[in-house]
Amino acid sequence: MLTISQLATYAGVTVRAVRHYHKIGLLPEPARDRSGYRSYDSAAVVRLIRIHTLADAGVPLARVQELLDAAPEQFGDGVQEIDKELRAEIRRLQVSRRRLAMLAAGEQLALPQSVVDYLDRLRREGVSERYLEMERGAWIMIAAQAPEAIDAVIAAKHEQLEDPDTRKLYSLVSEAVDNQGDDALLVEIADLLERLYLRAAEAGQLGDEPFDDQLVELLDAVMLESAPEAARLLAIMEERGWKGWTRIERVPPRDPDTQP
Amino acid sequence: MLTISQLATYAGVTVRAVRHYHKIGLLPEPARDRSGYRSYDSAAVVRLIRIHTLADAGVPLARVQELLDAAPEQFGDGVQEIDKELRAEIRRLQVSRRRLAMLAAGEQLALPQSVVDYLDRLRREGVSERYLEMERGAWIMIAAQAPEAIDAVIAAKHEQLEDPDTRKLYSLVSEAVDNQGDDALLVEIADLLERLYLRAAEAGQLGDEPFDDQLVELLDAVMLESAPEAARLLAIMEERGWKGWTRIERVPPRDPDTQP
DNA sequence: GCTTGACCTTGACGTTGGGTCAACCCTTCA
DNA sequence: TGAAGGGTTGACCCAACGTCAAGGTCAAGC
Repeated sequence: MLTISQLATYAGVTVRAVRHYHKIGLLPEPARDRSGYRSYDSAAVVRLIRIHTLADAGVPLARVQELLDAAPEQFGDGVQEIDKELRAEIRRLQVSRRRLAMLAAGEQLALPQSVVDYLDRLRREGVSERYLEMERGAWIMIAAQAPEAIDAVIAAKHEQLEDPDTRKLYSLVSEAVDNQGDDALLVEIADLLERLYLRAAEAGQLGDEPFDDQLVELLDAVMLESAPEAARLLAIMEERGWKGWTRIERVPPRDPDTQP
Repeated sequence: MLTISQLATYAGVTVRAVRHYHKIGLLPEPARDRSGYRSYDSAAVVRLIRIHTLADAGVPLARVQELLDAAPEQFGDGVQEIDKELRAEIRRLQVSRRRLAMLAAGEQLALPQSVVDYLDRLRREGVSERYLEMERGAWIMIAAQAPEAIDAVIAAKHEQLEDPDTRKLYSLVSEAVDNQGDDALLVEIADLLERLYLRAAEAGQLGDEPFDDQLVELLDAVMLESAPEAARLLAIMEERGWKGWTRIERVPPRDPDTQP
C-alpha cells in the first residue's frame, strides 16, 4: 500500500496534482488508513501514469476521462479532435507573432503604415511634437473606427499638403500649440482657415469626409480636449459662420458677445 | 464625454474588459458623473485602443503597461521578449502534438514501441487477454520508472521466449488466470518455475534485473493485487525456498504449516 | 516520555482574461 | 407613472494546479 507522495513519485506527478485529479473525479478516492491517510494500490499507479501521459501530451483533463475509457476507434477520433484544437491554438499564436512583428516594425502602436508615413511627413514639414501627438491620437481612433477608409483619407491629406496655404496652416497651428495663449496667432490661423474653407466650399469639398457622426464627434472631442487653444479657435470660427473641425458646416455668423 | 459602453464600442472591446483593465490598473479610473457613472474623455479611447492592440497581439496584460510607457528601444526589447515567449509556447504545443500522434499510433498508452511489440508477441503466443492486461500494467510502471532500462529488459524477455519451457510457463499462467481456483495447475506452474529458476541460478542470472528496490516492490504488488492466484503461487514457491517474483531470491525452505 | 522533522489532512486564495449572472440604480420615452 | 434599456458594483466561473496556512500523524533519536 502506498501513500500519496509515493504514488505521486512513482507516476512522476506532484502530490497536489493527485489531489486535484481526485477532486475532479479523474482518479477515484482510495480507502483511508486508520489515521485518515489515503492508501493506494498499484492499480492507482497505472491509472495515474495513464492520466499523466495523456495530460502531458496536451489533452485537457476534462477529456482525459473519456479517452481513458474509450475503445480504440473512439480514442483515435478523440485524439484527432484534440490535435485539431492544438493546431488552432498554434495558428492563433502565430497570428499573434505576426501582429507583434508589425507593431515592432512600425514605430507607432495601432497605426497602419500609411498613417505612420503621413505623420513622418508632417514631422519633416516642421510640425511640433506636441501637435503630432494630438494628430496621432486622432488617427488611432480613425484607424480603429474606419480602417477601410483610412488610406483614402490619408491620400487626400497628402494632396492637401501640396498646397502652400495648408502647409502654412500646419506651421501656424504647430506654433500655437507650443506658444499657448497667443490670441493674435489664433486669429491669424482663423483667417487662413477661412480662406481654405472658402476654397473647399467652392470646390464642393466641404463635409465630404467619409466618417460617421459618432466618429466625427469623437475626433472633435479629441481636438478640444488635447489643447486649450482649440476651444478658442473653434469659437472664433463659429463667430464667422463655420462650425466643426473634422466636418465643416456653414452656420449663421454669431454675435461674439452672445453666449450660446 | 463618453459612457463606458460608448468607450468600449469605440475601441472594439467589451464593457467587462474595460472594467477589468480598471481593476488591474491598466486604464486609470475616470471621474464619475453625478449619478456615479464613469465618464471618459477621448484620451481614454486612445489609451484603450492601444491596450487592445497590444493585448490582441498576444502581449500579456501584465506586460502591456510597461510597453505602453516604454521608449522605442525598450519597446523593441520588450516585444522581442514577448515574441520569444510566444515561440516557446508554440514549440510546447508542437511537442504536445507529436506526443499525441505517437499515442494515437501506438495502440497503448504510455508504452514505448518495444513493449507494444512484446505484448503483441505474447498475444500471438496465445497468452490470454486478462494476463496481458496485468503485464501491460507492470510495463507501464517500468516505462515510467526506468525508461532507460526498458529496451534491454524487453530484449532479454524476447530471448527467454525462445525457450520452450518459458513459453509453456506463459501458457500455463495464462490458463491459471482464466480458470481460477485450480490448485493443481498452480502446482504445475510452480514445478516449471522451479526448473527455470534453477537453470537461471546455474547461469548466474538470478536477480540481475536492473530495477531499484522500490520498483521491484511495486511490480510485485501489481502482480499480487491483479490476481488472487498470485499470492497462492508465491506462497508455494516460498515453501520451496524461492522468494519474490520480479527479483528472485533463495531463502530457506519453509514448513507449509508455519504462518510467517 | 519528549522533541524533531517529515509527511499527511483540509481549506482557501492566486494565477489569465475576462464571461456571466444578480440585484439594484438612472435615464428616457410613451 | 411605468416600462425599457441603459448604467453600477459584487460575486462566482473557467484550467490546472502552486502555494500557503494550520494542524494531525509517524518514526526516530535522546
